[in-house]
Amino acid sequence: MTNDEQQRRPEARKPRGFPDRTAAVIAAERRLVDSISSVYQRWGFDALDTGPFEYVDALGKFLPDTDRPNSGVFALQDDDEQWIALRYDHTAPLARYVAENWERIPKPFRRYSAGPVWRNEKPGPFRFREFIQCDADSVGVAGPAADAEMIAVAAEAMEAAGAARGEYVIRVNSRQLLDGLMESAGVIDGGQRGTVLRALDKFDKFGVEGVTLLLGKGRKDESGDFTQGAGLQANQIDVLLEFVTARKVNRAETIASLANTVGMTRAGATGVTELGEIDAILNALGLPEESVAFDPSIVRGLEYYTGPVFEAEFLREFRDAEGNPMRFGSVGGGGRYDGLVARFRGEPAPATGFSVGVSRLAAAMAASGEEKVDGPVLVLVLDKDQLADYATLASDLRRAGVRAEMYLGSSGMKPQMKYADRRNSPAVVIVGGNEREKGVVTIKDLKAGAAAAKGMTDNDAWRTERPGQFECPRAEMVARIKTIVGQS
RNA sequence: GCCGGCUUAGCUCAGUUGGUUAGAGCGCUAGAUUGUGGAUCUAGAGGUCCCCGGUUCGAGCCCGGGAGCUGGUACCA
Repeated sequence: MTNDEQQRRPEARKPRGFPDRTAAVIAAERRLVDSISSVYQRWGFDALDTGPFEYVDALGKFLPDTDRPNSGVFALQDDDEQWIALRYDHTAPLARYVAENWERIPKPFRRYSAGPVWRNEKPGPFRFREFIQCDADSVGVAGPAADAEMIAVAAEAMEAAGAARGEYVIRVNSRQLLDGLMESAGVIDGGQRGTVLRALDKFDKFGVEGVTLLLGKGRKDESGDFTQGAGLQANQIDVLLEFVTARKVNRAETIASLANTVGMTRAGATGVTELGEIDAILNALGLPEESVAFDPSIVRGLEYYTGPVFEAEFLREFRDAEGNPMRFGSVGGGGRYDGLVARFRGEPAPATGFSVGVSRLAAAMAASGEEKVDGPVLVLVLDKDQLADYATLASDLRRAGVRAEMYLGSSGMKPQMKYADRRNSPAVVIVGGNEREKGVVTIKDLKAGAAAAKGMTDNDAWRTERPGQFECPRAEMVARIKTIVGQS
């Protein structure tokens, strides 16, 4: 190795926010995508895949900015010099598809989509730059019935993802209510409204105290950095805080309380009526208060929502290998976006949708050990001149549907056992001279063996007792292995 | 983007006022055991002290710049 070659040797590293995904994560992702997709399918949504790239102007406000073309999204210039970008969600591509195929598709148009989306943002724990979303939307239906249905679908999707009743909650709010709120608080300036909404959205994070600061002069964070506030008067802040904390024990009472706060404005009254109708349908669908709550502190992203908005949270506590609880934000969200298709077509096309962030959940499940992946049954190779026989044994297992592999390395028996241990194999098949003579195989149940050996401290006893190990006739091997791996 | 912290073995970290050959635990490899994954014991391998420059007789340690990681915050359509 010359100096020059050493200098050119690349460093083995990968860009942050794009984690390598292990077998356990992939298994969790597949299971979540499958089960959530089948909920969408059952509710009458059709699958649609629009591919990863869109023209940048179709995605939204990201016009080609020659200084920072990649802020927020991953964009590049096609060979015709036009800017294209990886989708950052499934909703914008859907709006483009609907507008492009308007004359050909049935209305209402209902489709679901599952696949990766990309965001060029600062990654963090459970925040990736590539992640999988499972999305369902219906286009062409105005009115709270469609929103209530979306909320019900969201609840069912959460249950399909493994959340029992009480382990998740869908929190619902309305942009109409928030519009009414801005009016009654006297927040008129567009820029200031944005600042106020963002501050309100932080209620769950910073509480009354922090939000008060953000609405007023501003707030200093733990590192000493200062966030400029909205600069509101105390009486304005009071109105806003009263609204945000207006959540009551159930939906009906929350509505009543909100009616008091913002019901006198036109937008507010519309929002109150809307939530009332949604509540009626949720009750008819049998969705209890513990699954769907009305929560005035839910805001969601600012840009395209126009009506009811909602957010799904998994309440179960996941702990990492050290036993520390892992915090991650919402795992899904959605709402009404009546303007998104109209952006392309000029005529109104109301729409509402919901999306689950699968990657975040899958990562938590894998990190908590909840999602485990077994290795294959390993057929040990003790006599090199019997490879054909070992290959047959492994093949017999596979033909019976058991994941199995013949050891292909060059090491002795002990390393083969270690290999099986590392692969998390449920069992190994051992055939040496003794077994061959007697026409039997030795099977070692590695999990039972490990359990049986837990109290053993003496290596001789461990070696002579061989916990979890037994002989059986070759003809019974497949059946015995199937019992061990839990297939019968 | 802004603010803070951190960077020494695969991992977690120690390293004295700036002084010879940079350490520990865990992990890894091998042996004790030629047919057995754990535990125990023994041995071994493993280092660009993040990078570049400066100060100094001498830098893992001091100074300047950069990069990366990480936490907070902002943004998140």
